[in-house]
Amino acid sequence: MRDIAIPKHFDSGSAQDRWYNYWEEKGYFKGSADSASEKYTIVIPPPNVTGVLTLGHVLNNTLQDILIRWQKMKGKEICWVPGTDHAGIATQSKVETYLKKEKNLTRYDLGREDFLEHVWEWKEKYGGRIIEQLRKLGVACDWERERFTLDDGLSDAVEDVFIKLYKKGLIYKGKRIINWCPKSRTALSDEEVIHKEEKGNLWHIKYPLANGNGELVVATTRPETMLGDTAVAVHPEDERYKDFIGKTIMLPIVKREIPVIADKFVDKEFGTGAVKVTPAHDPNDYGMGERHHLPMINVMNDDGTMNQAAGEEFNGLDRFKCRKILVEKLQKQGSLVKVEEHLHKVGYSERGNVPVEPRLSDQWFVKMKTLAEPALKVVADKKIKFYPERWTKTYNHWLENIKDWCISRQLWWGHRIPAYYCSGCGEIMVAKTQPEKCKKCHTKELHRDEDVLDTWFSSWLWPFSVFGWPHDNNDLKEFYPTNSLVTGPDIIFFWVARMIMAGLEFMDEIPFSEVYFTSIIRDEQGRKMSKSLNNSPDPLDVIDHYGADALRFSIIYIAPVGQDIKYSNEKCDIGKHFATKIWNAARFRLMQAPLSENWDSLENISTENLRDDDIWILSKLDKKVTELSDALTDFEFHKYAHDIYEFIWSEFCDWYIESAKSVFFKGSEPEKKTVFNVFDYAFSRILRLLHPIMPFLTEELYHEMGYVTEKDSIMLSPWPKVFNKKLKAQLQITDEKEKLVNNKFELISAARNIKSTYNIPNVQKTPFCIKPVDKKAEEFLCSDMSGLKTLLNAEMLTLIKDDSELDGPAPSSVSSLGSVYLPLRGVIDIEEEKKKLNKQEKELQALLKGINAKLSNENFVNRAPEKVVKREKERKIEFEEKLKRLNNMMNNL
RNA sequence: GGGCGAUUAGCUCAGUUGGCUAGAGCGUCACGUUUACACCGUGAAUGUCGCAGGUUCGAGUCCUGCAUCGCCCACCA
Repeated sequence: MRDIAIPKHFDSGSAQDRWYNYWEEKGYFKGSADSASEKYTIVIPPPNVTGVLTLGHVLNNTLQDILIRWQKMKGKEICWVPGTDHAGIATQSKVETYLKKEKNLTRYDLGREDFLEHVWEWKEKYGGRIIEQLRKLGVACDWERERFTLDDGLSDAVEDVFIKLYKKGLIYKGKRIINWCPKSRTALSDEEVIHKEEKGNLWHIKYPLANGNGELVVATTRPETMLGDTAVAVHPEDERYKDFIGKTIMLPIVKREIPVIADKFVDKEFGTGAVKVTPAHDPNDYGMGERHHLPMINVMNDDGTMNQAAGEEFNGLDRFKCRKILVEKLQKQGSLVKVEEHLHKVGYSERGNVPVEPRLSDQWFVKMKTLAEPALKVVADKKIKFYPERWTKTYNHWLENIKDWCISRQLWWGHRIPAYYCSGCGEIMVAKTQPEKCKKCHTKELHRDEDVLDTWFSSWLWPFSVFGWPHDNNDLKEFYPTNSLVTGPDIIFFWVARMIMAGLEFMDEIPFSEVYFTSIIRDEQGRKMSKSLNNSPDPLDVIDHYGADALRFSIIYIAPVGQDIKYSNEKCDIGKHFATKIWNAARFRLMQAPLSENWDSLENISTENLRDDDIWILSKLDKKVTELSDALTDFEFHKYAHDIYEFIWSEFCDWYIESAKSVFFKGSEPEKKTVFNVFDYAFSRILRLLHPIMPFLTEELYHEMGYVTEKDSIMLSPWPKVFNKKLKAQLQITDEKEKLVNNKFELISAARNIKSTYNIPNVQKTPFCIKPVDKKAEEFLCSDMSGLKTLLNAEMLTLIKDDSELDGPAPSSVSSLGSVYLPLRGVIDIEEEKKKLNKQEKELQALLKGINAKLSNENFVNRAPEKVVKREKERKIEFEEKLKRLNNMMNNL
């Protein structure tokens, strides 16, 4: 054995920084448009610039990195564009909170310019954090291409798109009911509203007729909005209220006369069947307001307090405080009929976490219908494929029922809307730069729209804006459309669908052809990771403790297919132990001898020294190359991780290395040379197959082993290919050979089982006898007695033809290739032996019973595929034969 | 109210177009520091595949219904 100084464990900490810097310095992450190779492009889902790395990012970016590294090894010119998102509301509120806390200032105290300066400062200070953290994970992003959604180039794209859509009539400004967040004081899109089920009340309020002859009772969940009521609606066919239609109501408290209208929207069954109508504060009421030309009275300020229109008494009160006082007042004056408990859904602002207020307001919108149609078509036509496919249903449903997109936000942090208003005549002008004068009345007094655009209005352009669009260039030509998008299903509407629409509208081409939707990471109890629960581990701590490779591997290994992941740090042991296992396999190999000269080829291998076990591992490897490539092609990352784990641990380490030991320790030089060659070849391929998921470990070992050539990184080595027919024939790889070796291993397990039954330590060498089942088995076993002896840890191994050659009864077991005996005098425990053989007999009998039932069933024999029937017949013969041997053994006891 | 998903060994999950003797990791039990690895090895135990029907020669896999859990969407005040 060679005396070499390799530690027993992989030092992930030192390897990570070392290799990451190495790759970056060498420029291996860079994607060049000039390359002649086929391009493979991914754009990162840009994390919020203020964010910190979470396990969600770890999963998402590991998946992208697997794809990128795999494609690079397959010879593609890769380009993975990283970047961050300015995240309008999130960032602005973060900085506002900070300013309030540290300096007791609001954004209004500072004014727009000063405030934005503070946000930029904040961004410079903390914005790079998540990017730095991503590097620790080992991701192969082309950092020179890093983009930020508020960069000049991207802002340029945003303005361009706004102007284009405006000119096309797809962007318009209008007064609509929108979702208003009273905390952030901005409009929101429908998607930014989260509906939560809550226990509320249904207040029944008496509304008297103005003429004093009767009253209607209305039911409402938001009594404070009655201050803005401009009608009461009933169903036109509601017999109870027929006579009320057309009359007027005297609105309580407010003392305003409002009409009773008939509208089919009203559900006769719900509440009292009479609905108060507040067009300025409810989307449905707004609809009725339009249909019946009702006045629309906005009774609230932008911060959720009541305004003057609500009446002097309520002016300035918070909406919920107002509700309370108003209800008390109604009760006092006898207008409150009853209060019912009522379970209903309340819309909350995603960021502000307060109930949103439907509010009539002047906003900018994008007409979505025409954009949606082509987006539906490309997915229906499978030009874009979703994985898992079921998400197409969600996607279709949203696009088929799409509503106009409210894109203006009353914030300061974001892309300012490129619209200018004439102070004289109010004319709207949409342009990149401020026009000289009003195009209508020619006054020179113009002012720019104060609002900014929804953050997603820049993100939806991401796949082409990052490459310099709207300016024509080579990057855009070469890298767009991109290939795969990896993202969470929670942003199908926000981002994925909109990117598809934008790609088709502005580039006339799909933005990507495959979308992989990741799982959501939860804690062990299945709860969402959240700050308040403090159940969200910091990935950097995990990397410190287990290593980036271990984290990457484990998270993919435990991720169920299309389901949520239940994560706990301890699960990273899987990856860490796996890394150690591989590390020691390499260490063991280097302890034997230096690397084979011709490790990279099998063409010149001496076939006469090639053992069946060598052929076996090459055959397994060959199949694994196909399996793993297929798994990655189909985005079956979980399968990829499990398959390679199984292959390396069970097949390569447990069987092949153990088998190779007989040659390593006792073989002749030519024999050793051949086995080293096979080992080195196979191990180099193993490292390559593993590289996408464990980049640091594989790079380290690639160098340790000496696999590097002029190509000085595993990143540059090719993804393994399957053997061609000629090589397969030369290496004598056949399914039959593979099966024979499998059966040999089965026999070895049976032998070990005997030892274990008698509590003989595995380390203790014992004699074994094998009675081969036939001539062929005998020849096969004879071909490598030394290897067999090693695997059995046998002190002596004899092939026998008949039980009489044994010195009395011996513990035994049957296997496909033959019967195994442990001929140790005095060891046998007849009762124990009977028990064991009995159990085996019962199992076989049960199996045979099933098989016989099938084979004696005419329907089965006639209707089942020939292949299946044939197999059953073979199994029948095999089991009957085994059973016979077993019975013999029992008789001989 | 619609839609989607889940239900398989103590736990976390695999099980392709129906052909299985239902698997893996962790955990459990027994034996063991063998000359890669105790972050290891060898062996073992453990399942009415949520429930009820149906189709089929054959169902964990397909169909119908039900139950429980989870998610998404929807204007019932």
